[in-house]
Amino acid sequence: MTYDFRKIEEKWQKFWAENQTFKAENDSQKEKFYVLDMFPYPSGAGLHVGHPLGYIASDIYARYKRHKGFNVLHPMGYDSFGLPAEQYAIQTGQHPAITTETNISRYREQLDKIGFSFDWSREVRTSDPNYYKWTQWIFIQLFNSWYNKEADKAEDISNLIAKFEKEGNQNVNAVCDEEVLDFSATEWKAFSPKQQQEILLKYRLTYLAETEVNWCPALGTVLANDEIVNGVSERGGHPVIRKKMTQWSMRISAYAQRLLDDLATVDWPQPLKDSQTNWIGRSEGAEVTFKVNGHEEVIDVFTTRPDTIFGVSFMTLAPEHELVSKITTPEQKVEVESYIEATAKRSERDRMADVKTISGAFTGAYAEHPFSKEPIPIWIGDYVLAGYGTGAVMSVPCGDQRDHDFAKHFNIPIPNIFEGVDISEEAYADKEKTIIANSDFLNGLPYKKAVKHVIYELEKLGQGEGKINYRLRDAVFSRQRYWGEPFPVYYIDGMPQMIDQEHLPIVLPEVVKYLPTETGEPPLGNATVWAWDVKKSAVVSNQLIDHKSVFPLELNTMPGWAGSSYYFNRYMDPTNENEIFSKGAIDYWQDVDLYIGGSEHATGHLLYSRFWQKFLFDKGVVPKPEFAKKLINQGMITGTSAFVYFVVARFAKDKQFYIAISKSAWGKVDEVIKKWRNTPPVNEKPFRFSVLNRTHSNVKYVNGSDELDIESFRNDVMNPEFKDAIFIGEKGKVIEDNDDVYIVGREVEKMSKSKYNVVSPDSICEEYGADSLRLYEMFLGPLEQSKPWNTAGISGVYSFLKKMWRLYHGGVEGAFMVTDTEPTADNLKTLHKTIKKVEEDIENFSFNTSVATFMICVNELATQKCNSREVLEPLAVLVSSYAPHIAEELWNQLGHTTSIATAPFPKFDEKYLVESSKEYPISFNGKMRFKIELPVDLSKEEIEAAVMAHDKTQEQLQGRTPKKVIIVPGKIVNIVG
RNA sequence: GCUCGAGUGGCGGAAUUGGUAGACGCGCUGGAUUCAAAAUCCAGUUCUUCGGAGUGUGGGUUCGAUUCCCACCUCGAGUACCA
Repeated sequence: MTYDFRKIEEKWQKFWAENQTFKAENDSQKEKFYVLDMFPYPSGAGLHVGHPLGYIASDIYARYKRHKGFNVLHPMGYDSFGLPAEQYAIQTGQHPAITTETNISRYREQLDKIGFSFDWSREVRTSDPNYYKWTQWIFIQLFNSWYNKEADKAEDISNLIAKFEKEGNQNVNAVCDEEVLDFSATEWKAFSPKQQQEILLKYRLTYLAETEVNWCPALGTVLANDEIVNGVSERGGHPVIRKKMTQWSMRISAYAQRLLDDLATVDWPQPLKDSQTNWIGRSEGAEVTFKVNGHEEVIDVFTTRPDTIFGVSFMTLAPEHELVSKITTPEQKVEVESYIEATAKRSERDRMADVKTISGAFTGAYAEHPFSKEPIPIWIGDYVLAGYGTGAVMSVPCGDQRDHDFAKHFNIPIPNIFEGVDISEEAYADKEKTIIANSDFLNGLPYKKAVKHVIYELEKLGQGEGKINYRLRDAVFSRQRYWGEPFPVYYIDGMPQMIDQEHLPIVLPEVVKYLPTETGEPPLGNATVWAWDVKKSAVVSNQLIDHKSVFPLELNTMPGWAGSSYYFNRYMDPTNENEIFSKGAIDYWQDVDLYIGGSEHATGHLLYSRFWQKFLFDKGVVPKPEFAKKLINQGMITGTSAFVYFVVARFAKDKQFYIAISKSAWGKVDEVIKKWRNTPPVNEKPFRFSVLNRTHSNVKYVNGSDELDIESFRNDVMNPEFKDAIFIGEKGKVIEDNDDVYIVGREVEKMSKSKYNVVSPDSICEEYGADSLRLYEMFLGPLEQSKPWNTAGISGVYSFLKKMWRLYHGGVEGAFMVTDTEPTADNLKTLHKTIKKVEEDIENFSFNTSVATFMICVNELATQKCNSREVLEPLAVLVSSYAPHIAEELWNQLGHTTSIATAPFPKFDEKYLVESSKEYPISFNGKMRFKIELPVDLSKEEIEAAVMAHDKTQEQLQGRTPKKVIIVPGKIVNIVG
């Protein structure tokens, strides 16, 4: 009986599916463990070997935890709304739901072949109405909530209304829009219902507001900040411009501080925490109010260096600042307006690419220094960003390099307010060593004291206060797309109304085309049945809209991150129709214990999910403020591209001929050309040769020794020019009848179709089996590191599996043979050191080293000719997390009728590892020179005596007397001198 | 520019608290088996002037450093006028 992986894998995959082996129960007495993979988007391209890396690691961990007696939740589903299916729909007219369905089937097929222990009964899809019902539900909860800073949590909007009715808004400490005016209880009651709604929108956690958004004309939609990379769209790389639009937004800024603080409570990778910290961008400082000479209006600035207030020599406003037009003097009007026009034309990308050019314009207006009362010129400059802080800065050229550059460029004075510092060439930004000078009451103070003092003085004047600013902006939540969750929102008199929860889901309507309408409305504007009848509580035809009982529905859809921000909770009770999940389910499963996925989600998915989790926590829906205790970012698997090097011989009459040159001859191209010129293998003489060039070869034509399968390469339709090419082999001669080999060049590159280095898991499963694939992916290196894929190496783990199979099949003609003979001491030692190492490795997520441990174990047991059940049975369990199919088969042959999945993990016993002697490494000055075998129970003195008496010691010393002998019993002997 | 992370044979990588550097595998070399090939098995495989040297470079701490400290170099990832 040989190791027939195809038969075995098919058999057990079928068994697991039929027996629902990995179904997790919500009412188990066992302790829970929740292992989660990041939600995949089912793309049409299918999986390459890089994709399942994290899934394999999490699967090993999930299977291990089952062996350890846990009730494991290990689900999988699809983030199935998204742009590619919609773009395809625009091009072909095929409904995105169909494209999505096809892609999911393909995806599922690929996943199934790898033998994952997913509980497929819990599968969710974000585009399924039964799922997005709850996405809409959460949206409504957010709409009906406001953020109470006093309690530091989200509360129901009814609380806020009650407060307004009782005492107006003066004493309300909420996170809300900037421009909310104060009103009393009487005034509140006097407002019209519409006015009241407008005010409440400024407090709600999701709100409708005209905001400046990132508009991507090519995609026809707005994008969130994290969807823009280097000033262009993340998907497609299209330009993005700033535009004012009425959009739904999420008040994530309310949670900025908590999102920052709670990072300390989760076991996530430091780089990921760093990038979230960075993205939230907390800075401490002060807001200072400057009066403007001759105007009612004031300019608020945010600064982290209020201690440098006496160094202010000008102010700079963002060109978009609303005060610019009001304060600009008639004389400066032309200059300022032309500057604003010029900056508005520059795209985000231009502005980012070109940060060195200094530009600006003087408004002609002056502000008044809060203390010295001196006039300060007010400039505008595009180095000040409208979206950060107040969009205005107090410019301190001696302490800030950008202000310094600006001042120098426009010949603005640069007063020095630092003791003993030269600021003629560049600004001095060091905080710690700063002593303030030329600053009235701040003279002689160090940074920290000066900050405290100046804030105190500003507060006394009523012109400033200490403030904490965040870079994190509220997240735009509307997308002008078709393939996303519809909002459960209709409009009465322009004011948004929520549809009652009991009528959810509001199902995405059918449209005839997926593009924006001719009037520029989002694709849902094409829907003909898209109006809300409040009497019938149903979606009805647009023709019935009368603004009395039938109203228009929202035309935007939700962004990609809506459905993925809570899916980990929905898995706990995915088919519940009455609740997002039952109390019992969430109380049992609580949160994710291990989350594995890519680092590209650092500032998108992982920040939004934390935000929604905290909101649901505030509302008492979930019991934990963080959804994932531990998170691991798996590294990327890169491809190992193969290159064929060649020169082109050109003839008259536009004819040319390709000559491929093997690796050893790259340096000798001239010789090749010379030889070829003199004795061309074709009838004509070439007149010109190209330089040495190279082209990608498909990696499947290259074997483990980097030899090219020339015939296959010749016949590949991708490179017809090589059809009749000649190949010069390693010996420097033209290859004929396989008398030589052609060696390709290799280079590590990103795995991509265009580089012909994509390897699919299916082809690996077909050739070596899923168990080999799983082992090899782990064997490549540490999970978190990026590493290159090279299929050639897989033969190592494949022969390991065959060897392991033979260990259980030592009978006649490979018949199964495991005996009940007593294991030897060596057998047990091998087994127990393997148990110890594998357990430690899995706990440390060091999966690569346990594969090596398995190999050592099987090699040793094979040498020992071990076929004892007492050893081979626990070995099958050890291996089963990594290579589950072969383990199940062996387990079955060992006589078990139930799955190995819940077999207890073997127990490690120290006693089998106890040795009676130790082979001591003997070092001289720290360098190991030889080893001697000594009993372990020798004292230091006895060891020293034995070592010094040894011939080799004397040989090394050559008559010298050692200065010192270091002895660490059980470890090492080091002789110094 | 800033912030992180990483540099070990031909290649992927190992060395868990400072204690035998190069485990395990690929590739390579030689051999066995075979009519032959595949498969399998055995031996060797960091460099070396055979004294030794050696974990990116230079220094330091230590009896002893891939591991700790300082400076530098290279590569990778993230971020970018954040006041």
